[in-house]
Amino acid sequence: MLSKSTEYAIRALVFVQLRNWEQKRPGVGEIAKEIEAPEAYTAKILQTLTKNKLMDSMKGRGGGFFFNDNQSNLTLYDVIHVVEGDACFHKCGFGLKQCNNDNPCPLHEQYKIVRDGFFEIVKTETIQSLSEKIKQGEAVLNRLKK
Amino acid sequence: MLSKSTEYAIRALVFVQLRNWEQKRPGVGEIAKEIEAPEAYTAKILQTLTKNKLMDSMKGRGGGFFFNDNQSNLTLYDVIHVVEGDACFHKCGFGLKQCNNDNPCPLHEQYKIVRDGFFEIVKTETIQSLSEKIKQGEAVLNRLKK
DNA sequence: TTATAAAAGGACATACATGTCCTTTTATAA
DNA sequence: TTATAAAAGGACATGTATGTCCTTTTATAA
Ligand code: FES
Ligand code: FES
Repeated sequence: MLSKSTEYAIRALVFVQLRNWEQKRPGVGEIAKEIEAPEAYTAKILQTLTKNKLMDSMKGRGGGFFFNDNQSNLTLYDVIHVVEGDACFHKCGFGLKQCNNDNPCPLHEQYKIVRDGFFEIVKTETIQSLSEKIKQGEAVLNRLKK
Repeated sequence: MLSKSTEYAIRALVFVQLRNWEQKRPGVGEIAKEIEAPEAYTAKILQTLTKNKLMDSMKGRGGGFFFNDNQSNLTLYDVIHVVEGDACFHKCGFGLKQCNNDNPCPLHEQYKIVRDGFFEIVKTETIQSLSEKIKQGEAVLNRLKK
């Protein structure tokens, strides 16, 4: 399961992408409201994302968050990697110090399938692919009443 | 990903089963060493397990932990449920308040497959099935040098 | 040029998971 | 019956994730 911070990060990035497609650059307040996260905490997470170049920001009047062209294919894996690390894609599901094909724990064969399946998802899906589904009305960003 | 406490719990139960098959009832010290966990913390987890009837224990000289016949098909799900709850089998992978088939988040279709796959594993595999693999030498309980 | 609006950054606060220590209870062996 | 060994239980300690608040920096509009 992803950490709360990672979930906030992914939803924030998706919202920024949606607004960018409307030629807008949302600020912390607007983003926090839309992703249903505390504003100050959201600010911290956004800082992590810009510091790691997953998106850009402008300070000052009229500033906000946005993607430039280099960032237009950002996998969920990239986000997870920056926010919580990638331990969950390597860890032994049974809690052994390392996962090892040649000296497996009793869950290894089954667990590996699930773990690799999740890895495949986050390496395939991008902020842009998720945003596209929302734009098309095939999925939702939040559970706010409209 | 399972919590550390849940991992300890599962490994502890497996070790107790293995020792029970040898007509032994291990104590906290022996269990903690075998599962590579802190002894006092292991004691707490074992208390949770016995309080919830996942296994039995005897106090006093010659005491220790063991299964009685009612407990001989203990799914991993039962253990997870008692130790960390079952939120992870219901949660939205994108962080929405509830997962909902009819109003899905953009990860829903793919995530559900992985989440349900893991659920299937933990509902199918039992402490006894894992122990059996270790007994047969097909898998290991720990990474201690022998 | 100055006031303002916005992100960045640092310090602090809270909650929960993990881990430790000491006392109490209880079953058995001597 | 008493001493001992073992689990149970309560209180406390530490670490990490989550969350808050206030100050600093910086870009723009007036
Ligand atoms: S060794 Fe446990 S999952 Fe690979
Ligand atoms: S709504 Fe997000 S996983 Fe089902």
